[in-house]
Amino acid sequence: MADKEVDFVSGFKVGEKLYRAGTDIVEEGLADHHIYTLYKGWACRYHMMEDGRRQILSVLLPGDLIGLQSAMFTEPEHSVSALTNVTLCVFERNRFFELYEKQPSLGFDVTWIAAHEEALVDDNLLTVGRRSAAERIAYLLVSLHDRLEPLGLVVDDSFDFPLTQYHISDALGLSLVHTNKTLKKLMQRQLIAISDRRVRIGDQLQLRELAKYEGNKRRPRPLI
Amino acid sequence: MADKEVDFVSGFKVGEKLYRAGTDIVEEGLADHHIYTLYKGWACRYHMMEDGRRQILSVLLPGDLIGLQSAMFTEPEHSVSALTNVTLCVFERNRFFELYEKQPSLGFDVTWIAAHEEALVDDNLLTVGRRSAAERIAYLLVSLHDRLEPLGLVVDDSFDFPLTQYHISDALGLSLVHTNKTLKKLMQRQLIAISDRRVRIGDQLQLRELAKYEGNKRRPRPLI
DNA sequence: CGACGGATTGAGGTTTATCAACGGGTGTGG
DNA sequence: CCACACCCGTTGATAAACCTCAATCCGTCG
Repeated sequence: MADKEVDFVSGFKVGEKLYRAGTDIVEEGLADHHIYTLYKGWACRYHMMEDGRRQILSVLLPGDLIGLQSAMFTEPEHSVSALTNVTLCVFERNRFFELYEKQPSLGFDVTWIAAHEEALVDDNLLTVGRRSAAERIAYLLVSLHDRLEPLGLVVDDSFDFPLTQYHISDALGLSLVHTNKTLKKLMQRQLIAISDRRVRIGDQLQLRELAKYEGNKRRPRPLI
Repeated sequence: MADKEVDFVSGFKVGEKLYRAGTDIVEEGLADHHIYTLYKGWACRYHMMEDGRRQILSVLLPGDLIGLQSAMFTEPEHSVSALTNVTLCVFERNRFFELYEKQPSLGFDVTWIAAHEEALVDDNLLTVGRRSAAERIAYLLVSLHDRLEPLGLVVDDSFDFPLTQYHISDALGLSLVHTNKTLKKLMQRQLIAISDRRVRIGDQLQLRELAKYEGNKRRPRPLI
């Protein structure tokens, strides 16, 4: 990353912000004049229907951008919730437009990020639409594994896992009870072990095969 | 749109291209050096698993961009199939990067489009994850209605509808048989009528209510 | 005429959801 | 300190939604 770009991004940054686990960072329909970068912790984008049904759209990990949609539209169409205590880098939304003028290459990177986010949601849609319950869970864990690994957050096939079963079911379009029972079967088969907010993958190969995981598409990532 | 921008986009355009219904415009894994704009006709983005399961990720209508992901990544991670005969405007992918340098406002618009596309997929994910079969079908038709209307393609509550039941099931994560039976019930309830590759919505209010449709978020659209 | 894509239908089975209840841990107020 | 509420996980029973298999029908096209 060129110095000029680093300078620009730094000047762009307004500060940092903390949120506690369980609180909302972005609320659907509430205009927000900031854009965030998830510096530390986990979050998730979700949408809630009036009758209470909830769908988690994607899980956000360190390095991910929060609020791109709100930046482009007048108000966000989904909420973002902190899954753990979280620290964010805050940027001025209004100055976002400058970025395209003054640092076109960064503008390009932002588009790249948007396309990347969409690809993630595409994958989730495939999972929810066409995989069985066991496959969905396997897929979720494997894909998280592969996103966490380059961040150095996987040690010895295991990683922190702040999602409750309630979150898992809402991410995968399953009921809570069925999620629980399916999880249990996977644990009995020794494919995974979950305890204490931590996952250990017992058998990478089998789990990937079960998941029908295709994701070896490593994409070089622009830093912003 | 400023004249300069129009000029730029025009200079950028390489030509037009036709595809016949049923053919693939973009194939997953096959690098493509072009970006397209869907000028006329319908298409869909889809992903196919090795065992034949297919998920349609989104339906593309006139004005939509095709190949943004392939432009950002080295190869596309989904295919695009023409649902009708289709005419495309073709742009040079290599010159795509120029756009950010020379017309930053257009770069911004491209990001906007990417965010918009993602919002569409978000909606589909919610639908597939949390709506019942009947709700999914209702949602699909209502959302298509609202996307077609501003294009002037809705007349008297009815519009062309090139999707087969096979497509519907793959878009909604349902089996073909169940799709058929659910469709029939909706037709018997007079909520919709489908015949001859055309849909007529019999009762907008009831259909929207069934769909739990929330989408009155009209977004002003940049032209590119 | 036969082949094929698309729609349709019935039967039967599997997956997944819903309901209801319980257990363990944690925090909080009395 | 205890009682209570609450969150999270667990479990069994039952019901509903959805899937698969198998067949048929119709229209189009070669």
